[in-house]
Amino acid sequence: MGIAERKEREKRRRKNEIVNAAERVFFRKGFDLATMEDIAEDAELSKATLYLYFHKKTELCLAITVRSLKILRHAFEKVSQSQASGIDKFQQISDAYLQFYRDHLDYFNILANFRNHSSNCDADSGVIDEICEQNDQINQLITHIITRGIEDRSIRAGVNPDKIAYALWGQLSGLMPNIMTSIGMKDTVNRIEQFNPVEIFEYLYALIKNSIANPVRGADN
Amino acid sequence: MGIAERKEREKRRRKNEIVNAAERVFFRKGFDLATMEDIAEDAELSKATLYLYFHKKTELCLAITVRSLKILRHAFEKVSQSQASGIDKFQQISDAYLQFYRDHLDYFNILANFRNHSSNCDADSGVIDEICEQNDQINQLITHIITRGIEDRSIRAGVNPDKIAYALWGQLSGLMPNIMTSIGMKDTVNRIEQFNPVEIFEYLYALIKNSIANPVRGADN
Amino acid sequence: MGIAERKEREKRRRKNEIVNAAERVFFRKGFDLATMEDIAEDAELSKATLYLYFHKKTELCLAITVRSLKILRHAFEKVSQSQASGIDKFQQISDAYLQFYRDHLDYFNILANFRNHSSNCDADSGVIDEICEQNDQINQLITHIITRGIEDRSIRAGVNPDKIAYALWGQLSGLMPNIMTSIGMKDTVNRIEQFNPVEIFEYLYALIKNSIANPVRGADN
Amino acid sequence: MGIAERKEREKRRRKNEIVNAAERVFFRKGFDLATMEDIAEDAELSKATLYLYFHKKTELCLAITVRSLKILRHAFEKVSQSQASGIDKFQQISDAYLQFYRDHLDYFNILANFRNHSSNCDADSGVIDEICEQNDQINQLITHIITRGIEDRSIRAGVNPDKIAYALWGQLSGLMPNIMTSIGMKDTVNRIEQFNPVEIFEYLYALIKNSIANPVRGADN
DNA sequence: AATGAATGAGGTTTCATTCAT
DNA sequence: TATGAATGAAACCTCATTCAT
Repeated sequence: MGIAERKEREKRRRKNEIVNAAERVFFRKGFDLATMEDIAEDAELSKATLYLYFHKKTELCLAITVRSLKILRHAFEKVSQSQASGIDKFQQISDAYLQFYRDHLDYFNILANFRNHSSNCDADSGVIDEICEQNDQINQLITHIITRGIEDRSIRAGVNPDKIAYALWGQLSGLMPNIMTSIGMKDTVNRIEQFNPVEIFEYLYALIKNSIANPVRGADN
Repeated sequence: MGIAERKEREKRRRKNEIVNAAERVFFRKGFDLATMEDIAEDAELSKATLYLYFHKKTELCLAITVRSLKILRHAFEKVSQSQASGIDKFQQISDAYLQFYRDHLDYFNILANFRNHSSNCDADSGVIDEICEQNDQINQLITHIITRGIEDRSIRAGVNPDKIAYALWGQLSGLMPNIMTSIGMKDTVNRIEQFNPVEIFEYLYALIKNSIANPVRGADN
Repeated sequence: MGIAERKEREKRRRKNEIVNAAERVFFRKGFDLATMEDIAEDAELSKATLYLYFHKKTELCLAITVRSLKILRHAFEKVSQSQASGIDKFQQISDAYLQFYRDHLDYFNILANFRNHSSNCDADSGVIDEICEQNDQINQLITHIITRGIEDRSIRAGVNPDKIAYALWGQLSGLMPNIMTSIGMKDTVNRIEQFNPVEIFEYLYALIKNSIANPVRGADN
Repeated sequence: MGIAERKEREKRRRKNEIVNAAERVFFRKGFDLATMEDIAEDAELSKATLYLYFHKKTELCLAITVRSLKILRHAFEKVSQSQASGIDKFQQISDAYLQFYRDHLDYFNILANFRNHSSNCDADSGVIDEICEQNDQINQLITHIITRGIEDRSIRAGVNPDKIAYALWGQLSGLMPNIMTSIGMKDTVNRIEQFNPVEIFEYLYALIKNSIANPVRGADN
């Protein structure tokens, strides 16, 4: 069966190369302005060949979303494996997310626009499953961190780990882009000039942290 | 100059009717599947006439976004004018937003997808300005509520009203859609089934409220 | 009836102003690229008003053609009234035409493209009649000149004045533009660089003149 | 490389088929009234496919102009290769042109309207080059005929072949249409009814021929 | 008479996607 | 597997022309 394996391996590599090309093009021109033609050219393949590997333009976008989620998940995993207390890990999650925003703005944006593409995608297209998989794992990671935080008493006992995980993760992926959009709008009132998205984000996050931290251990504020 | 006024009024009405038609079509078929032809038919106008009032399909979408923001702003204004304490108004803002989500899901979704359309729109198209205007007013409303909350001592003195306003508003418009998306994904782990977006949203909101409430007055927690 | 007269006068003036505007625009942008909007703006009228005076864009073009023909006719009339011999007048006609080409290139071009517009014009639209009128008068002028030439023996007796008139006039208005077009094409063989339309035209004209001149009187050749 | 050749051949055939369709439609409805949709239907292709081969409606028109020129050139080539004397070939050129007018009125008209379409065409569209090529070859053919005529003494030595070629060719393509137009006008003076374009054309041509023929050999008239 | 608004019509362009080979 | 060609579908855009006031 060595041949079948090689075939499989090559197929995966080709698929990967196509996503690489799509990434370069999307990051350069944006999803809407990028054409399959552009991607085909960058991949040095014909347009039709792309369709052998991805049935829709949207799927290509989601393939990048998967990469995006993987990067984040790896970062969160590192946090999860550290020796810090639960509440500190909570803080580190926030930091990791901001780091992701700073280091991988393109991936960050792809993630922010995920909603628009997921709908237009064949339900049976593996990619969606992969995204769910990553999403779920991230949720579990956060849930786990909160649970451990309760166990090590750095987080209040009453906190619901599942809810927090969802809320946090939804927030991570939804809040920042929106703050950015909002701030991006030219404000008539210039008093806001002094803020940047990261600042706002950190501020809100501190509030939440404050609420879930165990006061016995003395959270900041 | 009564004639000019009447003309102006009729022009605005016509524009409004077109947005009505666009709304019906977008809400029925979704933005991508809706064609300008569809909208023209619904408005009982020719396609060319549409372009007389809106230069791009995107602009029509943004016109609906403006309506969406206005609905929200009106709801928030009502909250702002109530006699409640600042911290209660904070709660009411949250409630109003959820109400908006429940009563106007179509508008809610238009708002959630705003980012995708704003980019593809002529900068000088007026609509963008209107959106900024509404956005700014909402921010000011929230800022004002927080400021009053500090004055009436229902909110802690250290809270930064501007930051909170931004954070909250960014959260409102970004968090919910994301939670929904996240929850919408078929979870491999079915333990999460029990949640719905509203629940998660309220949970997170309570945490933030808890952090900004003045403990002297006795916040929950 | 003074009022009706004034009305009539004003109508004619307005019509004239519109043709002035059309002329400016056509001469600046060319017929196809010029829009009724452009002309209306230049005339400081509304598009709809233009249509009160001219039922078609084409009619505007033909109105300018009439002017063009009038200019030419005046030039030819001057020739006709001179004291020269018939064969010299023949030469002067040629010269006058070339002068028209040099002094009024815009009118010249309008004339050259006349064919394209005449077809698309309501048959009952006065303008066509005016054009025929001018065209006929020019033909008569030339016929008259040839006839006089035969009488004064400067032109051979066998020449058919009517045919010559037609041929000449058809040539005047058709040949030059075509020579220009032909010469305008980038020739692979550069031996032709040395010619210009006028030169070619004069050459051909001399040949014809030579053929109709009375050899008794001693034509060149 | 047989495959590439076949592809190339098929591409040319397809292009040709499209021009065939365009021809049928243009000749049936006229250029302005013909729509790209019409042509696509006639060619049993989609509109988009048309644009794959021809970037503008105008280009299609020019492609037919090329055919028109080729037909004329072939006729002129036959004349050029005959054993007749130069001056007789000159006559035959005239005859061939009139034959073209009678046999291919549609092509004749396309040629007459060439100027209107050439302007609105991308400079890099190849078609223009083809037209120039044909035009140039026709000029060379006529030049060659005149030159031979001088050599065989049937044409006067002083005649300038290049000038004559340009003049003649310009005349051929410009004069006839104009005579037709002029005659087409309903004349107030009915004495002209008796002429037809061909007659006029032949008359003028005889005059020119008379001027260039070598008198030694005995020109007519 | 004058005009702002409307519109029918079609050219132009661009793509995602499919098909035949 | 790979691809060149084809295509359906619309957005986009522009105009001459007409209509209602």
